[in-house]
Amino acid sequence: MWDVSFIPLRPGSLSGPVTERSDAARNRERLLGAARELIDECGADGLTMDRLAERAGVGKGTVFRRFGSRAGLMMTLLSDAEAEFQARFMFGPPPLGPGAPGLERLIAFGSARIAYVLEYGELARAADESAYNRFDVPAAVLWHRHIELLLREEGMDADPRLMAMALSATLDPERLLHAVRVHGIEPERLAESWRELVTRVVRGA
Amino acid sequence: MWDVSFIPLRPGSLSGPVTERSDAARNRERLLGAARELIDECGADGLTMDRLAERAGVGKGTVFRRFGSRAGLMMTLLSDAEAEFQARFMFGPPPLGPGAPGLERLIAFGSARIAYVLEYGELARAADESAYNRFDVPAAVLWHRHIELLLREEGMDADPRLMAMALSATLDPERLLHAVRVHGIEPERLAESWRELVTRVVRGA
DNA sequence: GATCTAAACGGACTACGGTCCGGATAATAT
DNA sequence: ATATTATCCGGACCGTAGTCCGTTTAGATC
Repeated sequence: MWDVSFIPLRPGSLSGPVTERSDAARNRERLLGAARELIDECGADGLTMDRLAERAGVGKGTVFRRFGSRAGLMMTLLSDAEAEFQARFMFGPPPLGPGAPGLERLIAFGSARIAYVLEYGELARAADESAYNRFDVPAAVLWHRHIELLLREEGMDADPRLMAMALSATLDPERLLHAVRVHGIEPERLAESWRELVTRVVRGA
Repeated sequence: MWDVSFIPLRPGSLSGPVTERSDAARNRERLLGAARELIDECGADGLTMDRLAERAGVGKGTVFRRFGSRAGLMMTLLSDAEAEFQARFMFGPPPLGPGAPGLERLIAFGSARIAYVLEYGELARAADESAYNRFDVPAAVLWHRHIELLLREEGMDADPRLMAMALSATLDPERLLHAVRVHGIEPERLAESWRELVTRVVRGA
């Protein structure tokens, strides 16, 4: 269902039948194209499922069969950027990727995440609007685990899982966007504050 | 509009005309009663504005004129508990209220807030479902300022406002409820983790 | 008590996300 | 080519939050 995961799923890799009917594939491409157009024109919040269906020239049912929900559509639209981000912090060069000390990687992770949210913020927020299990989406679980891993690496003695949860909360797209857009806080100050936060949390260990 | 604030507003104290028409007052009471009934019967998520209007025997427009939105209704329903909570951490006995060191008050604040969320969780979540300005509601601003104040009192040298924002994020009702209800984490562990977190943040100053 | 007016009322209406199912069609077997 | 079938398609339909505006009424004035 969710096209955002550790490594992006191509149709047929895991879910469902190995082949996709040609009309289905054609409609998926049409829908993704139309969605990008609409977001360019009206912003992510201006994209409604009805307008998307109309623009793509398909029925509304088709939209939902393809993406499951509005949030699912947004996740699909994010999946490329998301996969790239994941690759950077898991396999890329230090300090974000492996090779640097845990604390430095944590600091870099926060900065990168803040930049990511500021770039894809509207989409990320729309993708999070799912009622429940917003925190159990594969990508969110992966960030959480990553933070937890780095905390353990730094010898965190308090419950690393809950500490990672607390730190994750700080990077919530909705909060970050709100701080920047409503309160006019500069992104660099957010990154700086994150640095202070994780440094204290780790040092206190 | 919002009935949740520092000290609860009684009709006529600030907003609008000093007196409320008798039919308006009668309908407000009817609506609040019906809302509590419905929540008892169906849970907060089972309360819809249509059913509420029907149960209270008023038109739907009346519901929205009175409370502005579903979230506004939920806030009104929470306002008593909220006012009591506010009174406790601002004027009550230590360690939650004034008289204890900042760090102890911070720790107590987290515990109290966690208990509060677990008790009124559904309502709190429903009250937060407002699209925007969820973080600028008077009650949220007050918690934020309170945390910021305590951080300053402890000599926080990094930006106290942003640190308070980060700590607030940790206490978000949706996250706390999710941790408890979905992942089965015991509330005591949440409080313990909060204690670790704020201790490190303050000590690192 | 009659009059007046600002406030409140009610419910039809819109926009939206999401569901459902009878009909169409692409792939496959014959 | 034809038949079969699993999959897909479309758009009518539903429940919900929120808006609008013509009508009613409480309460003040005379």
